[in-house]
Amino acid sequence: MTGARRPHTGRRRNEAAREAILAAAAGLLAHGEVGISVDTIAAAAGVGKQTIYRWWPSKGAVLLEAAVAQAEIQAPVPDTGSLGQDLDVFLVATFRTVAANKSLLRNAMAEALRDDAAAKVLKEFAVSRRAALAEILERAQQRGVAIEDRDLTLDQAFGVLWYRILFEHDELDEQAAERLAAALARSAAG
Amino acid sequence: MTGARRPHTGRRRNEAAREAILAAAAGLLAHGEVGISVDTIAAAAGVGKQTIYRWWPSKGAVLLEAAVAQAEIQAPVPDTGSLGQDLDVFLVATFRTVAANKSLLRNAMAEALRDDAAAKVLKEFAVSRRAALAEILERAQQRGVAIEDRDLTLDQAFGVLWYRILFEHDELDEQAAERLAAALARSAAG
Amino acid sequence: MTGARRPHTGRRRNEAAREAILAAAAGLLAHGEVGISVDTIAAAAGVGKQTIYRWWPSKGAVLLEAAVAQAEIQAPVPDTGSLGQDLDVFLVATFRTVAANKSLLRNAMAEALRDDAAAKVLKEFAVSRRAALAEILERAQQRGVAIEDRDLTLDQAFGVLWYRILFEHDELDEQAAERLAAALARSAAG
Amino acid sequence: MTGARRPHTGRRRNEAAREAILAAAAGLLAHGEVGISVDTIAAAAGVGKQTIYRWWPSKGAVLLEAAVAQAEIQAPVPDTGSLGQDLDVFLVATFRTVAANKSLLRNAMAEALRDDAAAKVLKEFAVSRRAALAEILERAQQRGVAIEDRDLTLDQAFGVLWYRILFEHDELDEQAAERLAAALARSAAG
DNA sequence: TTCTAACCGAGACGGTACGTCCTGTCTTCGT
DNA sequence: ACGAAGACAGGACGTACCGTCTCGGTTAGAA
Repeated sequence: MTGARRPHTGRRRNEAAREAILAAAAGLLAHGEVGISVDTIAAAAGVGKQTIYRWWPSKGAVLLEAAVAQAEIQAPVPDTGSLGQDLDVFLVATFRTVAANKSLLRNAMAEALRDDAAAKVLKEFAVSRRAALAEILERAQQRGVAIEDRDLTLDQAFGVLWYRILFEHDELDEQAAERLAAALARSAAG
Repeated sequence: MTGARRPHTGRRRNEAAREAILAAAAGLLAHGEVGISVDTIAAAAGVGKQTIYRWWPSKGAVLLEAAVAQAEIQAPVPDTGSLGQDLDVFLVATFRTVAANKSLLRNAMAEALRDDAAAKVLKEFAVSRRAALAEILERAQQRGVAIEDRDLTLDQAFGVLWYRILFEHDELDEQAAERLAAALARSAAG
Repeated sequence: MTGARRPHTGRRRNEAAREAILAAAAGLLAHGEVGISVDTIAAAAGVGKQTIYRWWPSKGAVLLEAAVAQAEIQAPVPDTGSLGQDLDVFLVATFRTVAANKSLLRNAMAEALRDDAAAKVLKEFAVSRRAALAEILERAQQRGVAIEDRDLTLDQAFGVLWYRILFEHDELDEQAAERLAAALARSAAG
Repeated sequence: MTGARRPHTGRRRNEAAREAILAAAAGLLAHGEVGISVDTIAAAAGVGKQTIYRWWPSKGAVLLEAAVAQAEIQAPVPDTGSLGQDLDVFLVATFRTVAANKSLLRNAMAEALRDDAAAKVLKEFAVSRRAALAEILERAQQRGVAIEDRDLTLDQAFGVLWYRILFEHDELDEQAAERLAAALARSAAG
C-alpha cells in the first residue's frame, strides 16, 4: 500500500492521503487485528504519523471514522406499507452488513471504550442507525399502528445486534434477522 | 493497601494474595479508571507483578475475574408463579446491580475485546446470567405458557442491558427494567 | 539533571540527548554505584529509555562508552629522549588518571565481562592506550635501545595497572608508577 | 545432573548436596555462560534454592568458591635451585591451568566485581597464589640473588596473567609463560 | 515573480506500560 | 534439623506504543 505515490497538494489538505489513511485503518480493522498501532496505520497508508494527528485527535478517532465509513449501511429505509415487512427488510439488510463487518465493529467498540473521541463517533453512528429504524416505526404509527414503547423497541433491535456482535454466542444471519423482526413486531405492536 | 502484611504460605499458593489482587483490581475498575496498569494493581495489592502473572495469563484476565466476582448478582432466581412478575423481579434486581457496576462492566468489555483470556471469563459470566433467566422462562413453559423463541428472548433482555451499558444513551433504572420486563412478556408469550 | 530542557531536533539524532546520557552514565559510574539501571540513567539524563536503546545495543555499551570517554587520558605521549623518563612520565600520568577513575574502570570491566558490546568498547580503549605506550618503546628502539619483547612489556605495564584496579591490594600512586617504570626499563632493555 | 538421588542425611549437613552445588556451578562457569542464575544452579544440582542460601551468602560466593576449587592449581611450588627455572616451571604450570579455566576465571571476576562476598573469596585465592610465587622469590633471595622489588614482581606476573585472561588479546600458552618468566628474571634480579 | 505559510513523509523524542527474569526470603512437607 | 520444592516481594530488563516535535521538501496563493 505504501507504494501509491501521491502528488503533493501544496498547502491544501491532501485528500488522497486522508483516504489512504482511512482505507489502511479499515483494512487493519476488518482483518481482525487487535493491537493496531498508529505507526502501523501510517506505514500501511504510506503516510507520516503527523499527518494522522493533524486531522484526527487520537488513534481511536481514526479507527472509528474508518469503521463507520466502512459499515455505513447502504440499506435505504424500506417503505412497504407493513410494519412487519419494513422491519424484516431493514433488519435483514442490517444483519448482512454487520455480519460482513463484525471484527471491524468489535474493534470499533474496543476503541470507543478507551477513547472519548472515538466514543463520540460511535455514538453518532448509533444515533443515525436508530433514526433510520425510528422512521419505520414512526410511519407505522402514522398508519394507525399502536407502538407500545418506541425507544425500548429500538433498544431491543440494536441491543440484540450488538450483543451478538460482542459475545459471538449466536449467528447474525438472515434467519436471525427475520426472527428478531417478528419478535419486535409482536412486542412493539402488542 | 500495601500495608496489609500477609503471612507467607511457603510453597502453596497464597490465597490472601490472590484475594488482595482481585480486590485491588475490582477497586480500580469500579473507580472508573480507564488505563489500569498491572503495576498499579500490584502496588495496590501489595504484591509483586510476577505473582499476578503466575496465576493469570494477562492483565485482562485478572480484571475480568475481578469484575465478574464483583458483579456476580446475588439476585436469586425468583419464582412467583407468574412469568411477568418473575421477569420484573429478575430484571429490576439485575438492572440495579448493573447500574451500580456500570463502569466496571464497561472496563470488563474493553478488556474482553482485546484479550482472549478475558473474553473467555466474560463469556462464562454471560452464560451463567443467561442460565438464570432461562430458568424463569423454562418454568413458565412448564406451567403451560407458550414461549415463542427462548434464545431470542434472552438476547433481547441482555442485549438491551449491554446496549445501555455501552452506549449510555438511556437510563438503567427500575422503570426501565419494568418496561423491558413488560415488553419481553408481550414478545415472548405473544 | 532532568530539568535541562533540550530543544527537539526533528528527525535527526539529538546530540544533546546523547551527551546527557553519557554524562549521566559517567556520573553514576564515577560515584561507585554497583547496580546501575537503565531507568536510572534515563531518569538522570532526562531521557526516555528507548532513546538509550535506539543508539546503544545494551546497558553495558552505554556505560562503557561513558567510562572510556571519561577515562580518556589527556596525558600526551611524552618524548624526553630517554626511555626511562618517557616511561616514568607516561605511567605517572596514567596512574593518576586511573586512580581518579578507579571505580569507574572497575564498573566498566564488570560490564564488559557480561556484555559483548561493552567488551568491544573496552577493548578498543585498551588498544588505544597500548598504542600510546608502544610509541614510546618504538622511539627508544629507533634511538638504538634494544627492546627485548615489546608486546610483553606492554602487557606488564597494563597488567600491573589492571591487576591493582581489580584486586585493590596495593596503591596506584605516583611512587608505584615510578617503581613500575624502573622495573620495565630494566626488563625491557635488559 | 538432577537425577543423582542423594540419601537424606537427617539433621546433619548433606555433604553430597554441597558437592553437587559446587559441581553444578563449576560446570556452568566453565561452559562460558554469562547469566548464571541461582535457579539454574539449583536445578542443575537437583537442589532447593534454600539449600544454597543456607550455606552461602550470595550467588557470587557460590560461583567463586566453585571457580576457586576448580582452578586450584595442583602445581606444587618448584625448587630447582635456579630462580629462572623455578619461575619457568611455576608459570608454565600456572598458564596451563589458567588457559584450561579461562571462561571460569572471567566469570569469577565478573561476580567478584559485583558481589563483596565473591570478591573476598577471589582475593583469598589471589593471596594464596601470590604466596606460592613469593616463596620462589624468597628462596632465591636466601640463595643470595638480589630481588629488586618483590611485590612489584608478583604484580607483574599475575598482572600479565589476568590482563590476558580478561582482555583476551594474546595467548596463554607455554611460550608466553616462558617469555614472561625470562622477563621477570631480568627485571627482578636486574 | 517572489515569498511564505501550510502541508507532507520521515523519524527521533519523553514517557508509560508491558510481560519476563532474577534475587534472596519464607514456608510447607517429607526424611 | 535438614533438604526439595516453589511461592513471594521487589526491582531491572528490553520492547512496544502514544502523541509531540522538528527537519527538509513541495506547492498554492498572497504580496
